[in-house]
Amino acid sequence: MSEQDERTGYDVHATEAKWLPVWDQLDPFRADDDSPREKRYALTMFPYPSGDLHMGHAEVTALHDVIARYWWQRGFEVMNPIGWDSFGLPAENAAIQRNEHPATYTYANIETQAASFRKYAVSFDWSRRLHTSDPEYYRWTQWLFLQLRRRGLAYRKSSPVNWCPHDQTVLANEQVVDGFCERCGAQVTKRELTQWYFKVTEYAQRLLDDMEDLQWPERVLTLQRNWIGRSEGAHVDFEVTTDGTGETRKVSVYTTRPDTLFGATFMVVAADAKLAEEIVSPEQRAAYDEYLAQTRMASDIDRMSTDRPKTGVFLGAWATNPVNGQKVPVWAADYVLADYGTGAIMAVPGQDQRDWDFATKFDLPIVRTVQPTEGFEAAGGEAFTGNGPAINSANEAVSLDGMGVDEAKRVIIDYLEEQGTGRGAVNYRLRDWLLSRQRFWGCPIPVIHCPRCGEVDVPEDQLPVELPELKGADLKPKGVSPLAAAEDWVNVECPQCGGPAKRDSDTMDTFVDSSWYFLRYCSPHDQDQAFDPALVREWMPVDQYVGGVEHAVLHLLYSRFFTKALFDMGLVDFQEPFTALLNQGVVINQGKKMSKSLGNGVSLGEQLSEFGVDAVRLTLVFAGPPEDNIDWADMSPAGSLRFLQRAWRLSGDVTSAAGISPTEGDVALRKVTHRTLHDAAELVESHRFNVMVARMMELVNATRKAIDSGPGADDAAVREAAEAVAILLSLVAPYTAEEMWSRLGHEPTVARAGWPVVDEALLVEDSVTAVVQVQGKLRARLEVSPDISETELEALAMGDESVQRALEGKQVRKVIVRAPKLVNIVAG
RNA sequence: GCGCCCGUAGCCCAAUAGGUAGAGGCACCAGGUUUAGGUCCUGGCCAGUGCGAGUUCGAGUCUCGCCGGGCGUACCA
Repeated sequence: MSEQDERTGYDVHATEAKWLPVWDQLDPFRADDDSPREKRYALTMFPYPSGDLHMGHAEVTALHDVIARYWWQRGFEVMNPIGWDSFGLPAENAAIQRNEHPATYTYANIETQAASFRKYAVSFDWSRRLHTSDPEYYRWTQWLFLQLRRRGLAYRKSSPVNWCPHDQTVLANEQVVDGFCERCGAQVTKRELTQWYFKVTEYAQRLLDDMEDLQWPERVLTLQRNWIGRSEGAHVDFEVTTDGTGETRKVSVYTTRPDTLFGATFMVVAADAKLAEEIVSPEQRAAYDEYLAQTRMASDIDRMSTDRPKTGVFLGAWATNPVNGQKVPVWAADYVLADYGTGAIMAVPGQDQRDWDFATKFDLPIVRTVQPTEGFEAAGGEAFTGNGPAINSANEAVSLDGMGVDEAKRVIIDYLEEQGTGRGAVNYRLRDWLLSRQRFWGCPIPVIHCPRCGEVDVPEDQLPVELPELKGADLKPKGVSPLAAAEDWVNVECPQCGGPAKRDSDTMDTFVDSSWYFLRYCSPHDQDQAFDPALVREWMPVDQYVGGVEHAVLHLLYSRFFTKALFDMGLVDFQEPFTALLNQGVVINQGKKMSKSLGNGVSLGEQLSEFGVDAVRLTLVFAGPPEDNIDWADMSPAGSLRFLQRAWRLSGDVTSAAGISPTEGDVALRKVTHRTLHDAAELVESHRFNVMVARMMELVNATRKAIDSGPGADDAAVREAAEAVAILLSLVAPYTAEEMWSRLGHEPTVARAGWPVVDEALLVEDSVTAVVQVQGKLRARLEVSPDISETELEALAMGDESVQRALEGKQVRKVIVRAPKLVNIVAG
């Protein structure tokens, strides 16, 4: 016992040691599939097993646990599962360093974190625990991959991909941040490789449309919308001829401004697109090759700087504008992207600033097709991107002149469709999900490559394809992936023809593992299927998902894609996995993100041993709105501990017997208790946990006062209040709550005691304060009945002495009455 | 550059449909309890809501423009 504890009598660490084994015995949070109660699914993003838990884990689970524990108290059957996202690179790198198997590091960390979660007293259902690196789990990841492949949603193609030279693996677009590897920070380069993809793009529109019904932060929805990047426009076909070859071919461009087609004075093809290579003239080839080499050398960083001058090279080819027959030059440039739209654009310098810059640099013609606003050019305006009447936009068959942008778009698309030279089109920024990884510690791709039969699925009865036992140096990438080098493993018989064949030696992106774990939780021990459809129907979709905003586009988009694909297969009966989402903020210190280099890290373990689990949890919940960042330097866990001690002392002061009827108790205190219970419920449901804690503190203060200078410790209302405090506290500070509950003469566990029934009669106020304003200035306060009528209140206000004084010599012009709270008199 | 969010006491934060700016806490000060410090109890100090306009009987809340901070995005045609 520390000194402080001796004085207060409350020993947090002894309390922790006392109740942990009791709870283990009671197992109060095991979700019963057969329960008749209404079911709720509370999910927190499962952790990656690197080291022990840190402040971030402490925050997200403390917040999430308020909701889960509240639901239990409200009588729901709650599923709040926990597992580990346990494949991934850090384990592999650690294994290479320590010359051991990645599983050693992974499962040791999992045990450490599990023990910490247990002590941290999160209301997890431990019976559903899963690890994505267990063969029992990844067997079904592989099975799902095969289902997607069967529906054409998983396919292999060759294309230039993001390659991380440090991690020696490809990356998804989503994992490249500003040209650097999201994981290790190395500069990402491009490589032409044949890789597996999931066809996310096929779901682009549905992923967009179904966001309507999600109770998600607007921020996340916006991020996903931008990521999907839908735009409307048209494909326009140009005939392209190449000098010196006599060859002619059709080239389509995508544009969102088909109305400006008459102003297309040149065409630009992405320098690294195959098309550029194909149409360049013999004469220009050398110049093009040099430009391409130059482009490839420029890093993504250089390419992304905003005010970089335009570069490009003439391809020696000419395109015919389908609406005016004009022959315009075709250039290659790096400001056009090979993998967006068709990799080629029609350039309209009059209406697009990038094209304007390019045109002025290379002295290409500029034709305006939208009349700029008055004074635009005088003010130095270049490309005019605003709305205005079309000009210079007519041929013998069609004229856009005079039309606004929207009308002109419609008319020109109709015309192009009639002529067969173009069509309206929708385009997305979203690309397919590249899921192959050239690393070891991941889920093997269950496909066999046979020289005779091609890509052959591993038969379902041979799943899982387990990882071979490699460790240490075997895992180092040596040009080929570690699996490709494992000869015994990679060489197999073709399941179709029996001939010699090779396993696919890549593993899956770990985001595949986490795209369906929420389904597995519903039947985590099922040996015969990925998930039990009946149980999934019981529990899914997730009612409340809590996690970091860093997954706004990766994990959340992929999980939505998986769910929709499974819906289309008839395997689930809902299209969105997560009904509501809460993004907690980040725990920072002294205004900055915690980091080793800054030396401002705060150790969760140290905080827990200094202040105890409950005080740390309370501090995190009370700090502010859950989505705000918490600066630990501004927090006072010592203050939280003092509050817990105050609450705890109430339980020792109560002298009435357990079970006593509260109806005879002090009405004033009873009103505070019932009002607090009523409001606390609303506050938890609207995620204003910090305010809920403040209300709880008020109740503790009121109860203290009732004991010391009110009706006294034996009053029934005091017991009622103390018990309410224990139940409210059970959402945030489970140990203190349990100890209080016990001292109040009850059996564990308070976590399942149930939310007290709120007596509506006690929520009614006898009187309220009405304010009277004259000219908006406060002149009087009146104690009135809450159901006073407007006329009554007005009369009362007008009769008030200080109001009369304020009105002296003035004419009352208007009286605004909002019974029972306010009267505002306008006079003059 | 573009888009979104946020600016309330020394600090963290409250303020249901626009209606008394302050619920809760931290820090600080005073009194009581205490051998003393701390704890505990009681009380107190502290802003007119970043700045400027507008709408309104009434604006922290709505609108516009600045200033400051944060997040996202980056040649997507």
